[in-house]
Amino acid sequence: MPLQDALFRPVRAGNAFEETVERLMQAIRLGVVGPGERLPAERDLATRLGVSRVTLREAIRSLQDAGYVESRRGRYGGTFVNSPLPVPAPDRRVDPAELADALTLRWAVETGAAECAAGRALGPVERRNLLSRLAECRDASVDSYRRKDSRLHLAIAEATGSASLTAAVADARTRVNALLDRIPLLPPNLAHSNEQHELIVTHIVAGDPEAARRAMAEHLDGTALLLRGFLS
Amino acid sequence: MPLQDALFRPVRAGNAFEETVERLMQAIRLGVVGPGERLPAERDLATRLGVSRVTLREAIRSLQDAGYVESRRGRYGGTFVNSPLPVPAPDRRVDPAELADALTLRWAVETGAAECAAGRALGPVERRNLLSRLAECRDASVDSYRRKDSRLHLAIAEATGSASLTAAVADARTRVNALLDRIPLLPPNLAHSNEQHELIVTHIVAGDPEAARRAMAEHLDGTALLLRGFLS
DNA sequence: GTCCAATGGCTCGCTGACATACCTTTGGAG
DNA sequence: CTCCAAAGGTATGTCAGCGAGCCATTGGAC
Repeated sequence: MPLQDALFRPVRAGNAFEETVERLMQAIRLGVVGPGERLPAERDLATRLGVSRVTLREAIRSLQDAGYVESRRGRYGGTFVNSPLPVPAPDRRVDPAELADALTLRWAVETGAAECAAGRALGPVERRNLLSRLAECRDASVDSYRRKDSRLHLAIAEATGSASLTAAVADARTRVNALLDRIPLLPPNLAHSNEQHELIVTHIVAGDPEAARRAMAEHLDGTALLLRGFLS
Repeated sequence: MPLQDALFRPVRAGNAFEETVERLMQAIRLGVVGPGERLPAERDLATRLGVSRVTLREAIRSLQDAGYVESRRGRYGGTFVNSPLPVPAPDRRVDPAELADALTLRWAVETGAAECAAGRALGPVERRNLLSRLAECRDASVDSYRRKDSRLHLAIAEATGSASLTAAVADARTRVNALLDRIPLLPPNLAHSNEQHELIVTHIVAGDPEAARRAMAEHLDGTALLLRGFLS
């Protein structure tokens, strides 16, 4: 019974160390903490992640070894994201079931988020956030595009006002990004993406839920098609 | 920055014991393992949940103490869900932010799931599953309604073919159900719910994504309104 | 020049959780 | 009637992860 598989799935995705590494990598790969920026202080971050400082430090240590961050001591020190970031060696093997699962999840949560965001009365902060993320995305280089793209999509999720939904979008994107890293990023796709972004944000700030949803669906279908084409 | 709050959320929702109890309760409260039915054997379940048998047994023990299950030894023994189930004492206090957050998440994932399910070519098994859940829901007593309702919604999520999305729907429903337990279940609402269920399933099996989504959105807005009315 | 607050770096004892092995009960197969 | 497979029940040694405290480094405030 597949329903029981979904409910009786593992309670832990790994040990505390591994999950902590995943979280930090997620923040870096999604561009939530960009190159040159500082992570929260260890004591603070450990509390937020619900993990001991020892465990957090082991995780940070492994990110240092992998070249993602550097730590400096002293007041105004901290752990900083490196620039440029190392490019991860992509594994070639893709499980088609994982691909379908990740794309379906992303499709559901992101179209839902877009429609939901468009249906709310946005505050000036949220509106500005959306527009500046959109602009950053338009101006992004090929190197930084995936991060800026993720930031825009996360800003849309944030505009729903639901932290859980934002987290769900972040997780879905992390999974899809891991797959996207295995296919080339072509300038024409990038331009097309930007047009669609523009459309989505326009509909959201205009408060047209149906249109926002449709635009987001089309956008996601585009990259889904690319992924399936390259990986199947 | 609320985005960082979403990403740097706790890596663990509690200790292994607590999370295991939550999972088992989820399966029981959502009716995935109904009254009189048997849970998977301890060794099997412990493996699936990624938890040691000792920890699982502590969790089961606490469910026994709370009156939710009973264990029998010997071949063809096992842990069985009690009938009738004890009714949990509801805490009165509801955090309005939690309410909004849970409802938004559920809205996004469930409308997405409905549309997605309608857009797929359903196999005969999935179709039959949907229809029989629908029938069970229609015939359900007031006592068992919430469970049958959850089963139907989970069947819709299952029909997307995505285990992750199914899990997301289960989690969202668990949170919302915990809130619904604090308000009365009135027969007129119940009848209305059943009409909407009929509509949703019809659109899904007919393969009309837009209509399925709209019907689901309306259905969810209905219970959301009820909740907000009673709890705010 | 001195001090100090904030940061990363380190150590140690304690506890929760785990893996493993074995025991006990039960009901059907033969 | 006997046996045995499958299930729950129990015991033990090991280790990851935690909390708490202290040390080392740094750069600004005074």
